[in-house]
Amino acid sequence: MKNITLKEIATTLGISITTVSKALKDYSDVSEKTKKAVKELAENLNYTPNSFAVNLRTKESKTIGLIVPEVTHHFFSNIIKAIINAAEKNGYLVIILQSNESLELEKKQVELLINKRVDGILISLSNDSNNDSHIQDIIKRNIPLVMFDKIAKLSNCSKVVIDDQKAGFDATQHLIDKGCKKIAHIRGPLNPQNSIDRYLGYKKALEKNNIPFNSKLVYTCEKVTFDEGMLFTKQLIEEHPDVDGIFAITDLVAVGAVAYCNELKINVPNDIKIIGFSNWFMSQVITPKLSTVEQPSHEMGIVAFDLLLEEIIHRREGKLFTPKTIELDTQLIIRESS
Amino acid sequence: MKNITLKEIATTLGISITTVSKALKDYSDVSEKTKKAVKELAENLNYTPNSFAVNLRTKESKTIGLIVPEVTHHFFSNIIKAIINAAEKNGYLVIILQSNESLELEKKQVELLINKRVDGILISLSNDSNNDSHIQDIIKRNIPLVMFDKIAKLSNCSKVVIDDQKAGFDATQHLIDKGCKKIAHIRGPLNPQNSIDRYLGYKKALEKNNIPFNSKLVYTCEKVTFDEGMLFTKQLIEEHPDVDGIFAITDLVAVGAVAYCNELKINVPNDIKIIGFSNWFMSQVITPKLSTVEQPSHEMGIVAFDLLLEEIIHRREGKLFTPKTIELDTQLIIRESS
DNA sequence: TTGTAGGCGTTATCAG
DNA sequence: CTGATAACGCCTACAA
Repeated sequence: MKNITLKEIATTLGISITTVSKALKDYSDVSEKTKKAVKELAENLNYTPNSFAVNLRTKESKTIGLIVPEVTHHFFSNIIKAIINAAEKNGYLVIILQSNESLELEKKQVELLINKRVDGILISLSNDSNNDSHIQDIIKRNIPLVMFDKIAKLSNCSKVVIDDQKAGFDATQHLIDKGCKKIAHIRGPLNPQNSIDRYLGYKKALEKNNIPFNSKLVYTCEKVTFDEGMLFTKQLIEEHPDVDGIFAITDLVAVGAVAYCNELKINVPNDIKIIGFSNWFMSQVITPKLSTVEQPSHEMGIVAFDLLLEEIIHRREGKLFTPKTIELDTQLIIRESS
Repeated sequence: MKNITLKEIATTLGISITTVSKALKDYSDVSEKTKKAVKELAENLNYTPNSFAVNLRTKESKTIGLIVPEVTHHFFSNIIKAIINAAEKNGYLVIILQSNESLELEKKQVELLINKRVDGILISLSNDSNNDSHIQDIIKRNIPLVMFDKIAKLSNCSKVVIDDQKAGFDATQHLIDKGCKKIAHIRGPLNPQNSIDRYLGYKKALEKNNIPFNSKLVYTCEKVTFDEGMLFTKQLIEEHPDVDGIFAITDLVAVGAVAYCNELKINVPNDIKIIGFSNWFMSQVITPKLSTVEQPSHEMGIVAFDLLLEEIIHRREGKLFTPKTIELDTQLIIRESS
């Protein structure tokens, strides 16, 4: 099957390419008669404009890039889903790339997207991303950019986040309200802002309730995995048998903690109360069901895309655009583990 | 930051665009001296070719499209991950779209990808896809196409699958080996090939072991969800209290079955043995841990991409390409639920 | 109301 | 070894 071009329509109709082009776009200066003829033929021949040519002409590809640390994480796959849908509704397609939590890869992906000349970029940073020269690159080139969830505070671009500190505070406060006196925190890596903030929220809650902070009770994940959840819970129980509460950086880790307790017949929540973060699907199907913090992934995806679109449109119209930061609400979900 | 073009390099160096273009591509008929000068300047100016122009010229976008029913399902997000990585290694980017299990949406997505002129399409069909006019569309236009996992047997394109019938047989045989006498099957929708095949495998295993097949013991999911897993298990236990084994179309449904049994204090595996399909991550963190069938998602993604690439290359070189079907091995994973 | 001409940035052909 | 020229397919001032 051959690809139809404006030229072919023009020649078979015996008119000029220009007129065909205009007719298809309903320009007012084309007669109804020719419009009708052109549209009919285009329809019959199954004409679709060659997007390569359109891209070159308009300098737009109607494509955006999306970089996440890890496609398979429930939180991110939910966001991806929301973004793809929002984009499609607005006539955009989405190229997805993953950094695998590696700064080096992340830089490469950014470069790929820049070279691809996408109309905008959505990114959630890897845990490794302490250096943001690649982010500056995007900004310098005037490519619309929105960061979400895992952001760099100082970058001059739009951001969509939750209040991780407040959420961490709420989770810890909940454990305290339930009677916990000695609460451990399995935190995320040292670098990412959200792992810092959740940690700070944890600390603040202890402080506010006059519970002494003990840095020995804070365990730091490197990979933020199920296995680390199990491992640190083992360590923590061996080193501090009287711990009665655990706040984990994310559900995957919390589920590891629950699994370890189940294995050792340590009763959750009676002996130890556990709360996670993110409300992954699996947290409601394990026993006991995991208490957690709901992160609005769907909404985050939509808001991030909307912000990006706003910037794309502003830029296209030559207006200046001031980056915005939008903070979304989180919510405690109390189930059986606390 | 302005975008650098060949023209600018040419004028600042006082040579022709042609020479610059050739120099950058290491054509043998350019002197080392000019090559060096050109490359240095290009490097300094941060030149990257305008992909829109390259696309137009070469009629290739180095981009492929990927359509899955549901991004958030563990099996698919694993495949997506594998495909993105394989594609990137080979210089391709991936546009991802989801059909949400709707044929109508699937057709629209296919159209979007065709209009985008991607170099190839990877697709896993929605449960609704009984009609394949959109697939024929892809084939008619000579766009390289590979179907994976959820395929249409009759379509004339490459395919990557597992032997669902054998896997269904193995799962059922396992339950029989463990002593089950009355085994129910919670199957998938009537239309998709893999749900048909798993069902046939179930039937065959019963037959081979002289267990009478009873159509009343087969429950059919519409949405293939956790909730349906719970619901059908409830029904099935009420209607057939002596059922001692359940083979579920997928882990999500099996996890629902386990959850219902847990709720009713029905002991799994003592009272009822349950086996799922796909080996989702969650199946190893629930209690009891779920027995299941490992589907090689990572490998499937890689093989699917490789097949697509092979077809792209063949086509580009004008050779003819005969579609292939590759069947991947599955593996029983026996845990605590059976 | 219709058409001509030029250009988007690159690559390929062919002549010098 | 280098460069002029055309072409990819579309869009848009500007003429007619």
